[in-house]
Amino acid sequence: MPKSKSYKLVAAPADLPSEADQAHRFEKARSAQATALLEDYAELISDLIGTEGEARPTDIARRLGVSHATAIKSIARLKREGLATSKLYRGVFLTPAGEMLARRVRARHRLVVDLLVAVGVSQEAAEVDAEGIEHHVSEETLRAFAKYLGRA
Amino acid sequence: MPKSKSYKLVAAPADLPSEADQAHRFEKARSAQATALLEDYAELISDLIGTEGEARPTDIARRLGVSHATAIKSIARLKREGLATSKLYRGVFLTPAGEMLARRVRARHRLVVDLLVAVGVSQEAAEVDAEGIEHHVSEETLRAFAKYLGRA
DNA sequence: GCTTAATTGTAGCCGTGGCTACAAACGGGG
DNA sequence: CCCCGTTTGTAGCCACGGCTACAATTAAGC
Repeated sequence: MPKSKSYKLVAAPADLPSEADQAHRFEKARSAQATALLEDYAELISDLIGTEGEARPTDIARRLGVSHATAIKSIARLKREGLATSKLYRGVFLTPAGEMLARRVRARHRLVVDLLVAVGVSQEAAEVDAEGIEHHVSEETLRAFAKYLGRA
Repeated sequence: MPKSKSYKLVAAPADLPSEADQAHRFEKARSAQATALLEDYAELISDLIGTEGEARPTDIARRLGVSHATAIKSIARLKREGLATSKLYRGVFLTPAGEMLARRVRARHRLVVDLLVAVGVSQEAAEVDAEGIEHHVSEETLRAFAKYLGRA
């Protein structure tokens, strides 16, 4: 079946992007989603240590809105990935890699919130939406946000 | 013009949002993610029918970058949710509900891309990032985007 | 009309991230 | 010092969304 497929740089309602391009976009979104959970945990653990002095599984679970069992399983994944450490019945700590990730995520989160506010979104809605959006913002987009906000 | 709000670049915030607020944000993000796949399928099926005249499982799979088996399983979920219909060895079609969803998603997608471009992101990066971002943009944020773009 | 390639569908596996239920360890109060 | 509530951890369930392998059906070529 011959397809007269013309690829255009500018999105046009009547035509779709090439199969390869479109597949690539979806793959990017899926891989971003795969790391989203790790990013959320890293940032939260870092925040808790910073404000409470320690990050305990039950606090993590309450803040994420999940059961403590779920939190503990996810923390196990963080440990597998080399982002966190913990000993039995002690709190959770971040490895240097985990701490770096947390800083990156926190900075990105703030940029996203601030950009949303800058274009007219309320602070509250910005905080809520940013929680989902931030994981899908590429480096290039992040730079554009910073530049737009005058923090280039 | 940049806000004179001062940032400790990467430090943990002085205080965190309340446990309830924070949990609520994460729950929102999780529920948005749960519908993301349905939204992507609905939009793609609608696009394929519009441009090719039909939506076949293998085309859907290729465009999403997944195996045809995965696509078929997801289409089954769409059918369970009342968004699509299909008969054995025939193409896939959207129910009225599915078509409405597709329209909403398509409009939202465009708005997100256009806003990203408006704040300085390249068209290419905007298209890629929007694929992940769009599912987390609330109605309020959407309205803010439209207003910002002068399409209020 | 038959054979064959492509498409469609089914079965079954895996990891993730939810959950509940139960067990083990810790830590305070009596 | 011991008991009990809280915290932490484990076990096992489920749905989802990937995958491969195989079966069934359709459609195309000769």
